[in-house]
Amino acid sequence: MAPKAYYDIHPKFHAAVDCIIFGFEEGELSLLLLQRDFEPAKGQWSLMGGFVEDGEDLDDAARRVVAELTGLSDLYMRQVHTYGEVERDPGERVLSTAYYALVNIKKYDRELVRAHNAFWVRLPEIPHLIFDHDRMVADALRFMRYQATVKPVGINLLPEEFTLTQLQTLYEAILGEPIDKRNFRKRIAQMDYIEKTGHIDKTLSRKGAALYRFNREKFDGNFKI
Amino acid sequence: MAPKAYYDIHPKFHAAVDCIIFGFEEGELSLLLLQRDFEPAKGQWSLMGGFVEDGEDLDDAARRVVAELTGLSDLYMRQVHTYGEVERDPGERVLSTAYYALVNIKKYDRELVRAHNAFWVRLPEIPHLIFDHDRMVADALRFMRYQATVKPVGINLLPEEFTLTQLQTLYEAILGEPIDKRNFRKRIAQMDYIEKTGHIDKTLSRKGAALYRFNREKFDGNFKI
DNA sequence: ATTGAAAGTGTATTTGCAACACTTTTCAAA
DNA sequence: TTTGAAAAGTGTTGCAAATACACTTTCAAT
Repeated sequence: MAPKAYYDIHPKFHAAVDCIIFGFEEGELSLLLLQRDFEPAKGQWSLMGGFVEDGEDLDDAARRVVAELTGLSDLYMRQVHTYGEVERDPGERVLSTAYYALVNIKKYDRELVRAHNAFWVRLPEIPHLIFDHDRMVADALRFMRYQATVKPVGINLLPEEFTLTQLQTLYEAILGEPIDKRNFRKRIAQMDYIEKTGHIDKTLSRKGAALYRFNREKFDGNFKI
Repeated sequence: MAPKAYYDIHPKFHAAVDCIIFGFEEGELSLLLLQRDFEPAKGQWSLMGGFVEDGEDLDDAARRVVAELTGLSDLYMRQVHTYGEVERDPGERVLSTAYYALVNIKKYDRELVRAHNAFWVRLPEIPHLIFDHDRMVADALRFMRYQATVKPVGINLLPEEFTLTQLQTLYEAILGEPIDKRNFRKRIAQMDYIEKTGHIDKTLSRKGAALYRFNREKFDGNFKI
C-alpha cells in the first residue's frame, strides 16, 4: 500500500465547481447568473458555484450545486474544463471545474432562484463576471455548441413535447445563425428518434403545429458518441 | 473581501495531474508508461503523474511532470478531463486532471526515461493501468483523435521537416484506418500552411521524397479553433 | 368571405468526399 | 549497361450530402 507520507508531503487545495446553466426561452439562449449578495465579490455577477465536500464525487458536487439553485436534478450536464491558475481566485487558492447544465426553463424552482438572487440573462446581455467566469462561459458555450452539432443535446432545453419550429429556433439560437426551414425539417425527418406524438400545439398558430418528442431508446440504439 | 472563514469551512484535497504522452515511430502511436518501482501500486503500470504544488498553475504542473520524465518543455499539451470520484485513488482522496502531450519521439531524454523505469508501449499493446488510468487513456485518445481531425495537431509528433508519406502514416495511426494516398495529398495540397522546404529525404527511397514543414504563422492566420 | 399568421412541403444545383491504378525516379545489383 | 526493386508522385469519375430557393395549406378571428 501507499505510505501515508507519500501523500502528506504534498499540499491540498480547495476544489470548487462552477456551473454554466443554459436555458432557452423566446428564441434566445440565457444563462442563470447570480448577482452576489454575499462575499466574496459581493455585488458582482458570477456563475453558481460551490465547494466539493468530503465524500462527494466531483460530478455530484456539480449536480448538487445546480440543484441548490434550480431544484432540478437529472439535468444534462457535462464537464467543460478545470481552471487551476494560482491567482484565479484572489481569496485563496481554489481549483475550479466548470460544468454546463441544460435546463428546461419552464421547470426550475422560481423561489429558489429568487432566494439566491439569481436571474436569467440573455446571452448577448451577459455582464462581466467575477474571477475567470467570463472565460468559463466562453469555453462552455463553445463546447456546448460543438456537442450540439454532433448529438441532439439541445433537446434538453425544450419541454418533453415540442414543435419543429421550436426546435429550429433553438438550434438557430445555439449556432447563432439562421437555418433554412425545409432543409432543417428534411434533416429532422431522417432522425427516427425524433418522433411525432400525434398531439397538436395550437398556442402559436391557428393551424396548429405537430408536437414531437425525443425517443432516447431509439437514439441510443443508433448512435455512440 | 472574502472572509477567510468562507473558505475554511470547506475541505481541501490533493490535486494531481496525469499525463498521456503520445509518441509516433515506425507507423505506430505509442504511450510513455511507467512500470512503477515505487509505491503506491509498485510493480504495476501507470501514467506519469504528479501532485500540484503550492504556487504552481495546474497547466504548469502538467508541463513539469512531462518535463521530469522526458526532459522536454514546450510540448503541445491539452487538458483532457478531471477525475474526481471519491474512491478513484484507494490511498487518499485525490482529484486528478489528465493532460495529453505530443512528443517527437526522436528528441526525448533517454536517460531520464530509463531512470523512471518508463517505456514506450505501442497502443494495441497497452497493459492494464492502475486506478482509473485506463479510462484516462481512452478519453485522451478520443480527444486527441477528434482534435486531429480539426487541426493538424499531429504535426507535433513529427520532426521539423517531414515527408508526405510520414504525415500520412501518422494520420493513419491516429485515426486507426488506412487513407487513400491521392486523396490525402489533395487535401494537404489545399493547406498552404504545410509547405515544401525544397529539401529532399533520401533515407527511405532511391527517388527521394520532398520534405515539408508546418508554417505556424500561415496556419494561425487561416484558422481559429 | 376575407385576412392574417404560422405550418408544412419538393426540386435542382453545387460541393465535398470516396474510389480507383499507373508512371516516374533513382540506385544497386546483376 | 541493363534490369529490377521500392517508394514517390499524379487525375478523373461517381456519388452522396448539403444548399438554395417560394409557394400552398390550414383555420380562427373578424
